[in-house]
This record gives sequence, structure tokens and C-alpha cells, in this order.
Amino acid sequence: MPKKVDHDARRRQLTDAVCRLTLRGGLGSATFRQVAAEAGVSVRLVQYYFGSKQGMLDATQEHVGERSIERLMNWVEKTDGSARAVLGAFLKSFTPVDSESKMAALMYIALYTEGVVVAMGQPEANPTRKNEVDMMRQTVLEQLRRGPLAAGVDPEVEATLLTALMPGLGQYVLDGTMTAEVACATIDHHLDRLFAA
Amino acid sequence: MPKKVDHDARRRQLTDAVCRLTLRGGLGSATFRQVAAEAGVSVRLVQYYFGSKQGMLDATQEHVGERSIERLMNWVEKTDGSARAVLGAFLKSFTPVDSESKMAALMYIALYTEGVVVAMGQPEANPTRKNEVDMMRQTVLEQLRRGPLAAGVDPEVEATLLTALMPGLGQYVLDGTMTAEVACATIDHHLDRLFAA
DNA sequence: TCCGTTGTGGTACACATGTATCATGAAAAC
DNA sequence: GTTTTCATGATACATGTGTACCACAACGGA
Repeated sequence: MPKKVDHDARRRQLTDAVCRLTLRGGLGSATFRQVAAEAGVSVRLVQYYFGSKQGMLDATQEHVGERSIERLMNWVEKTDGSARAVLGAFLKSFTPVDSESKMAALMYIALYTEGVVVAMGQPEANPTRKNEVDMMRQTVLEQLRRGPLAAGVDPEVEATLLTALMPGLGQYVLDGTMTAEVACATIDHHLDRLFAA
Repeated sequence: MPKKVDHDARRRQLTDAVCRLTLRGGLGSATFRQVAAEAGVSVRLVQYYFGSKQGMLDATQEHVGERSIERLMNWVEKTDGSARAVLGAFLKSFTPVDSESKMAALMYIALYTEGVVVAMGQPEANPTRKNEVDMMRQTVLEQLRRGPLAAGVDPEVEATLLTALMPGLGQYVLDGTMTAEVACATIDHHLDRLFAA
């Protein structure tokens, strides 16, 4: 095999370009030509690595997801390990605080919007999203069950509520409706109510 | 002036076509030619009524917003007028239960996604969205203040939390992650906690 | 040394899109 | 009845898009 080339590094370089372009100008700006120009390579190359445009978008989505998980793990490791702290770190990792997480949240919104739309016609056609959200809810549920919870708190219902709270907070921080600090404070306030002092 | 024509009716006919097309196939399907074909008119006509494509999308957004408000008013009028009931009706009106509200939620997501993206670069460039969310939060806040609230409930913080909760619930119902019943039950559960029995 | 596989560039093609232009019908105003 | 103004139609145009095709460079194996 000729020409030793780190395939994964190349792919990451290209998906990074996709992210930067999407950040300014929206998903519509992520065209083959623009991506090639942004990454400083030829159109043929991005075509070579992803085959089709959908392949490019899929790879980008996957790449962003991996980085989000890494970021999440870092946040969780810095806690004292209590359910309250771990859950707070977990939820706050979905709030766009720096440029990195901003990009992640934005890519999440941009990429999944189309998915939601096309999934409307044929239900059960897009199982990836459902599984992801279920996993998120499951994680929240596990931490809630570790307790100690305040009296009368139902972990199942609260897990659903917390999971549903995240997209809205992310959106509002992104578009400037509220600051990241307010979003985090809202999370903390609610967690304080759920957990026993 | 010749040829009596109900301009508003025509515009509504066209924006309805935009909605139907967006429903299946996403916003990308809402092209001049497709809209014209869906509405059974010529391309020139839709061009005549909206000028540019952005004008068409803006008009659609406005149209969807008006219908959502009408629907909301209907829901609120059916309540007993208590703060708890009005707030419940208000929040549930954002949950996509039938095809009408599904379309509204989906158009909301599809149309505002681009707005969020372009607003990232220049903050304060998209005041419409912020004002809308602020108004929603203001409405929630007013109802919360009417009480009676449970002990230790801060209306300001709870208004923020409730406002942020809506987009997520809407999304999850749309993509099939949860049913509309679960979403409404989650809202009720939380409101029961906030309001004094 | 030569060869074949792999990586990369340049470019052409078919197509869809937004918009502009030209043309026509239709009805009110005079 | 003529004219003017509004509403609508058909179509042309420039552009940007995804993708396919052809050519070549580079490097590992024979």
C-alpha cells in the first residue's frame, strides 16, 4: 500500500471545516466546494473521503458526537462523585458555554432538524435519535436513583422533565435569549429542589 | 382597480402549500417551483406575491405564528380561569398533539434553525426571536404570580425553567421519543409541584 | 526496476434553483 | 369603447450544486 496517510486525521480535518462553515452561514454553506476551500484541499478529495454529501454530513455528526462525549467525561471526572454533582456536570455539559460546546450544540440542532422533518412522514425511520435521547434519560435516571432525593420526588417523571429541559436551555443560550450562567443556575436550582439537603 | 382578488387568501393558500411541502421533505423542498405546483399556480404567481424566497419564508413564518396564537386563545378560553389552568393550557398549546399543531411546531423548528445559526455570528442581529421568547416567559411569569404558589417557589426562576422546557418537549413528541400524553403529564406534574394544593 | 494500488487534482456534465423579462388576460375607470 | 392597472402565465438566464470522469503523482511490493 502506497502513500502512508492518516485517514482518520484527514476526515477529522474535513469535518472540522464543515463545522466551521456551518457555524457561520448555516448548514447550507457546507457545500463540497466551500468545504474544500475551507480545508485547503481539492473538491475531489472531500468527495474521495466521504463519497456523497450525505456521507460527509453523517461523518460530521458522528465526529461532533464523539467530541461531546469526551467533553462530558472530563466534566464528570472533576466532580466529587455524588449523584447531585455528577448529574449537574452531565446536564451542564449540554449547555453551550465556550466556542467548542457552542459549535457542538449548533451542529446538533442543524443536523437533527432535517432528521426530525424527514422522520415525520415515516415514524420509526430514524431510530438513532430516539436511542440517543433514551440513553440520556437513562443516565439521568440512574443518577437520580442514587439519591438522596427529597420527599415525594419520582425519579421517572423527573428524568423525563430534565431530559426535555436540555434542548430548550441550549437553544436559548445559543440565540442569546439567556446567558449560560442563567441556564446553569436554572439547572442547579431545580436539582437543589429534587435532592435532599 | 381591476380583477377583485383576495390578496390575503391567495397568500394564505401559498403559505399553506409551503407548510405542506416542509412537512414532507423539509424546508429544502419549499422551492418556488414546488410551491407553485403544490398550490396549482404558476411560478410567476408565488414570485409575484412574495417577491423573493426569503419573503415567502417570512410570510409563512408569520402565518404559522398567527394560527398558533389563535389556537392558544381557544385553549385558554376553555379553562376555569385559574392561574394553574390557564398556565397548563398555555404550555400544552405548544405541544404538538394533532396534525395542525404538529405542523406549527415543525415549521417553528425548521424556520428558526437558520435564524439561530446566522444569529451566532452577529449577536443582537435577530431580535425577533428573543422578543418572542421574552413574551412567552412574561406570560408564564404573570400567571405564576397570580398563584397560589407552594412555599419557597420563586416565580422568576420557575418562569425561566418552564419556558425552556417547551422546546424540548415539542421536539421529543415530534420525533416520537415520547407521546403527547407523556409530555402533558410531565407539565401537569411540574405545575402541581409549583402551585399550592 | 517496474507495476499496481492509493491518494489527489482538475474539470466537465447534468440539473435545480432564484430571479428577471416579456407577454397576455381581465376588469375597473373614464 | 378605450385605456389603464392589476393579476397571471411562460420562459430565459446566470449561477451554484452534487457527482462522474480522466489524468497523474507517490509510494510499497515484485
